[in-house]
Amino acid sequence: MRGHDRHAYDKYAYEPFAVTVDLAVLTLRAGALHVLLVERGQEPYAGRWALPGGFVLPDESAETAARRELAEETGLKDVSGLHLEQLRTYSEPGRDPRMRVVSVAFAALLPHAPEPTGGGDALQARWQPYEDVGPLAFDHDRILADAHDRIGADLERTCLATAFCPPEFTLGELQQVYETVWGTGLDRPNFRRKVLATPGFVEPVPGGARLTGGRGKPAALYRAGPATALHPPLLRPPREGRSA
Amino acid sequence: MRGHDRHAYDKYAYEPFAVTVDLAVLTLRAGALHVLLVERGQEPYAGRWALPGGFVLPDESAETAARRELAEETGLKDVSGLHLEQLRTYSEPGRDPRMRVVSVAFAALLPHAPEPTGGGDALQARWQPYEDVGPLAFDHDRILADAHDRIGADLERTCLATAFCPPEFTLGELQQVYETVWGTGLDRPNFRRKVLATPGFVEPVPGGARLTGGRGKPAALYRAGPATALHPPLLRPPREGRSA
DNA sequence: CTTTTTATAGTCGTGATGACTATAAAAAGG
DNA sequence: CCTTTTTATAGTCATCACGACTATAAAAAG
Repeated sequence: MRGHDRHAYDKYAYEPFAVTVDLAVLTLRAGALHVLLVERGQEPYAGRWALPGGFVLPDESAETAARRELAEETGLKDVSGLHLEQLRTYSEPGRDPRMRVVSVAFAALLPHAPEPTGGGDALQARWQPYEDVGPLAFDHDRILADAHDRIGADLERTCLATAFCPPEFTLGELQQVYETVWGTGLDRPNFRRKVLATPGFVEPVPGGARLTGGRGKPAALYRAGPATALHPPLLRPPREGRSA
Repeated sequence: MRGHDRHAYDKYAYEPFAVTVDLAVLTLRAGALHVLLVERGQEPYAGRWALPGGFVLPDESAETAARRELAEETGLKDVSGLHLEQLRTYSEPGRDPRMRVVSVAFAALLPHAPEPTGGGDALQARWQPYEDVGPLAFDHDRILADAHDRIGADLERTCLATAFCPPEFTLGELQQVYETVWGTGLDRPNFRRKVLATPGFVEPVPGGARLTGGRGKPAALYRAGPATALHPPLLRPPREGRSA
């Protein structure tokens, strides 16, 4: 042991850290995965795009701060039902050139994407296709990649996919969530069989089928069911590269 | 937006936070899961057991701090090869009664458990069976439960189990890892078939079988293979309760 | 030398899954 | 109005993974 108690926090005995949250806000627009980005107005990285985020206030937990930022950035009235997941914390000493900043990263999933409010001191805010995201400020490329990995893995084992869907959705829409996030195609009859065989994943809407929208046969509508986990998991097709 | 730039960190414009790491150090002793605990010597929670941990120093990342604490608490010379996994960050405003502390929690896995060095300002340090862990200081019960959940889930999809084993081990020892962490029994032939069918999970040691140790037929020795993920996963037997 | 204990090999049936075909019900386009 | 296109849904079939189980081998214990 060294000369300090492991849990005796002498205030300012050590250099204090700023604590922030960063949000990877994901949604589906026109069948493609999109990310909410803001353009920075100040140095460092002025003019570069970054993930939205901000300080954790003195009376907030990181989760509370993340939900507040999410509401501010998206302009949504009610974000209480949205899926918000803590990813991990980024604490490399050099990640912000000005001072020591520890950032707790979150992934948020939206069913439908309203245009971001933008404004404030950020120059602008917008949805950007995931594939087109260029180099971001700070270590936000890494955070975004980690978010994508996590969501993709969660789709296999949880009912998370419905968080990307509106309250009522077709199985085709649900399948598009999987295909878009994983970047693979799935066999439609097999996907259907698997989803319906998982108790509590989805449940049919009492009377309806959607007519006016699509071109083909109208699809039945479903709602998210009470289940949260998928047993057994819905595994994505194995990559061609060896698993080792 | 409110009256501050999301990423303009005016030093001390906001109340700074202390940042610590907490470690859930797990090992197997005599076929039971054990946790490394320290007894607190000071208020608050004086006399209560807690997870080891400590401050993140100004030039450290949380991972670096966690590895340093792990070396200090276990007395191990080389912790560079040990599995250390960031769990999540705990930031509830009231979790430390004295001041605002944000703690990044890690899970660490040890193959063999040396007696902890103890000493310092903690009254003592020791390995405690996971089942016997009483109420811990702060929110450490929650952290420990989260660590257990995470490790159990990781065993299904990764080659993590070998991190609990010495460099050379038998399939029986590997199976004990699964059974101990999951708290279930597994069929030995089936476990063997599954492990050996996963390419890169384990590979046989060139010439050997272990003789002197056990009572029955000597078992072949294996090493950890190059694989990190299990495809398909090694699922734990489903709980009797409904999956919904 | 028998019993006990553990490791390892193999069998069998069931269920999940991938690949595929077929049919139904709508819009689109002549 | 009829054909084509498009999407949803139903069903088939073979393979494979897995749980449950039996059998054999090789050591220690008595």
